[in-house]
Amino acid sequence: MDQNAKQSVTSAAVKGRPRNPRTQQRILNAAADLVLEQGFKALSMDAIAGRAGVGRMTVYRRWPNKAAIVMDAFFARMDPNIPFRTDKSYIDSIRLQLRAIAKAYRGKNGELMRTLLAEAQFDPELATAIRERWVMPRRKIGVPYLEQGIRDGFLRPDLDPNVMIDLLYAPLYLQLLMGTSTLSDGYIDKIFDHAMRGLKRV
Amino acid sequence: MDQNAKQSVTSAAVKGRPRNPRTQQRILNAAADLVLEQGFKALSMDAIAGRAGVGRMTVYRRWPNKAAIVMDAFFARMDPNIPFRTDKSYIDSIRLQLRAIAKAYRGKNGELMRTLLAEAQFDPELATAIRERWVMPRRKIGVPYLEQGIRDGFLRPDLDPNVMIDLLYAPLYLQLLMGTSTLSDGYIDKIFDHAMRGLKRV
DNA sequence: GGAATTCGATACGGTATGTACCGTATCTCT
DNA sequence: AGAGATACGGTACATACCGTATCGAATTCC
Repeated sequence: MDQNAKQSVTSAAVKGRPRNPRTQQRILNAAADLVLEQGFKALSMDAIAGRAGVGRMTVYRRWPNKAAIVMDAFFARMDPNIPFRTDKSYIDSIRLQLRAIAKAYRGKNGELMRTLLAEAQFDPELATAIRERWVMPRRKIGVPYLEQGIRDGFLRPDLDPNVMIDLLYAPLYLQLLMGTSTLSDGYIDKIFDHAMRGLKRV
Repeated sequence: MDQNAKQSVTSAAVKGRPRNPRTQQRILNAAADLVLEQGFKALSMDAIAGRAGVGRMTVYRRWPNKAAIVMDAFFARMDPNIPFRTDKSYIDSIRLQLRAIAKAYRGKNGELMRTLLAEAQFDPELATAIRERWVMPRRKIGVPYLEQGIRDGFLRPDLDPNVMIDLLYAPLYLQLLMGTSTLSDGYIDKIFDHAMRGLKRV
């Protein structure tokens, strides 16, 4: 967000009083804290401003609504790069990638993603933002990696990489949204093994 | 819901004026219509009552909030029984079951389920209701059916039925919540084939 | 010094919530 | 027939949050 970034890339040529550089982070921290303490329903622009020690207009000047704030707060916390490890076998590198995502979602980041996905069902712009800023960048890395695995003979040659990603990652999100369980490594391994070996008896 | 059902099972022994038997359905229809027309965010108890031609207190007397109404509206529309067909091969009966669910979710029922799942992230009671009234009853049918398939030699003997269900159905819900695609039969078949045959080259 | 912008603060109108009544209607029990 | 209980549509009320507007002060560029 932060659509008012009038700063030129080359130099700082803006007229008026500059924004306090710490305000951004103060607001994001306040929003994240409040969501995790009391849930998104109890979150209000008022409470965010109060917790951040900031006027309400200062918040509205930078974000259009609370969902956009939580979105940015998620990215401020979540490490966007969970790479495939190359020190293991190809197949195991996928398993470890799944485990890494699950581990990240097990804590507060999972709680934020849960909130964002839910709110996105009522907010098309947020849905688009999640797709463009989170889902698509991840696919852009995953698809070529799976295609490489196909070329190298680790995966079946007739598979669709995007469908593979759906199959492997969807249970993780389903557990996040509907699950009673805790996204344990054991669960992830089960999903992974079932998917890799296939369900049908050969 | 309808927690005030004071009616005895054997006979109608209640004192005061009985509830109008049509009001229930009028409210459910009004709520479903409004959600599908304008979305859950724009839905209000006031609007529901107005559309149903009913006082607002009449709504509050029967449901605690709008999510509970939409929940009941979903069940009033959705046929809870999508059985496994026995006129096909065992493996194909699973594929057809997946397709049937996808077909149901392709239209208005999917819209309602999407709304319910989203709101459930902010409402623990609704989350419990979805699990107990929708997810669990369905698992109770699916698990034994898959166990039978294992016994009959159609499925790998070392699989966990609950994990299989996650693997097969999670992509469907993920598409419902995050998807750009339309839950087409083609997509379902791809998920199904990938899961059945497995991803790893043998 | 003047214009522009940010800052914290406050006021405002609009909307939805949940509760409390009101007068009326309809049923059961005595 | 009468009393008690409950449902009905309607309205009023206090509360909360939203999004916008405006204020005076502060800070920066030209």
